Amino acid sequence: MPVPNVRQRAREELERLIKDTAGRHVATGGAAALSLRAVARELGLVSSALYRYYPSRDALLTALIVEAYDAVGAAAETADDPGLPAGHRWLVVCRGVRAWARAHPHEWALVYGSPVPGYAAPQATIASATRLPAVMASVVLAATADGSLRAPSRPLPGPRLVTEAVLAMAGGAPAAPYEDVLERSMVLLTALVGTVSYELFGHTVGAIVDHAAWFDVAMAVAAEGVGLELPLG
Amino acid sequence: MPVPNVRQRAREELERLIKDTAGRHVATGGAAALSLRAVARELGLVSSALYRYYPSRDALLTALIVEAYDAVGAAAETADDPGLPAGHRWLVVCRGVRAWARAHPHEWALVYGSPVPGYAAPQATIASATRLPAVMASVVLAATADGSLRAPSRPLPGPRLVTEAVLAMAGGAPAAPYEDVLERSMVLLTALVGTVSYELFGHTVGAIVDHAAWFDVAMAVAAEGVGLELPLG
DNA sequence: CTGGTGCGAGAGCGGTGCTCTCGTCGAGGT
DNA sequence: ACCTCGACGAGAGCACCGCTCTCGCACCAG
Repeated sequence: MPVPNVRQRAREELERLIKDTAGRHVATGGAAALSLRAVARELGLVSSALYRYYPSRDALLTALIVEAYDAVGAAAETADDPGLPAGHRWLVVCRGVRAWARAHPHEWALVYGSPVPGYAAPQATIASATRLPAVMASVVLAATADGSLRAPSRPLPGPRLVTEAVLAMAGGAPAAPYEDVLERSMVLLTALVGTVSYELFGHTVGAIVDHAAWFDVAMAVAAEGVGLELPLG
Repeated sequence: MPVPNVRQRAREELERLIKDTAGRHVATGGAAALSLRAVARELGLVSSALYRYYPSRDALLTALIVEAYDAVGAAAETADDPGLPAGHRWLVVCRGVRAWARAHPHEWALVYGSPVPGYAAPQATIASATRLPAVMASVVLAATADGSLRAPSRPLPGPRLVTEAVLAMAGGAPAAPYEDVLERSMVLLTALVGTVSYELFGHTVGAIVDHAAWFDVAMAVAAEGVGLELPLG
């Protein structure tokens, strides 16, 4: 039979419908504006019915968080163009992420803003959360492979600072002269999300006149420290 | 008379008491855990009485936000030591800010996390919010004054990207070879708050093993792009 | 055909922010 | 010294929230 379990299909359908409706509410008013009762009302349901599908408001929010992580990861992946030089690649990735964030500010806040009160990221989110770091690693590794990454003028002293998991994702410890490239390139990530958040959360109002141009500059300046040369102007 | 208006003094006293109590609640459970009723209960008042002092929950939250801005600014100022070389100065400032943030994570989220739903920073906050940027500017200007700031290898093309207000705070347009120092040094700021938030909001779990050491590295790498040399190791 | 179960409705609990009204009490002006 | 007026806290109440529990209905599997 082409319909092995009609019940389950209907369930998944409604589950997705609830998530989509909740997503639209969050996109409009932010996480604080997500109300199970309002979602239920819009769906012609009573609030208690939603608990058949999501055990709590936080569970629904978590589903939206995973979706947002995936969306920003996807934005980075589609913006990326492996044919470009590494510096150019990273700039277009950064621009892609910023564009997505500006189009979906509340979803951005969901993942990179203050975490919800007692929230601890469940295992399920890490796969989606690592898509953006994976793009970054891919760009940096390409730059080390073709030698376009400038070697650090001052190699970092001391032991490794990243976990085995990061080392594994990078395919083992980098060779000279790039031994510290993993530690350094984390800065690309923090500069990207930090700069986007800084702008999105309103900390640049009254200080920056051309946000798009300044964003490019910020990415270029940050990348300079890790040895990646971004195109300017 | 030393007591010109007893009424007003009592009012200010209670106003401060309310704010302090609310601050303790936020410090414990975050902004979402701030409940006017709970504050009133703890003070032996009924909830409606609080509205004599703060017109809304958001107003109370705004008062706490201003306080938090001031606290992080004060942390930066006390950590600063104008006698040190500029690179060293900025590192200790960064460490001071990070230490404050780790001691007051919810207050940090209040100012640098996702802004509250419809919140627009009132004028009253900007004086407090600019204390940290002012410290940064002081360090960078010192570095340009004594020439310890490395001149940019690739000067930024195009027009100014910062507002007149920033220009005024820096005491006018910087002279060669530091014409673009204001645009570049904004990266110090975004790297600082971005890195602290990245760690505080849990995005480094599973990726970084020694957060304190990595923070120093991140600050050094970011500063390298603006021409400031931070001590390592 | 029948039994079980997944489902939605409804009532309800304790909590929230906020408003309005109503005594009271004290400080300031006469 | 008195009186008035305004600030104040209490209390009730409104509309909303997340979440729980119970109860019928309907549908699917056996």
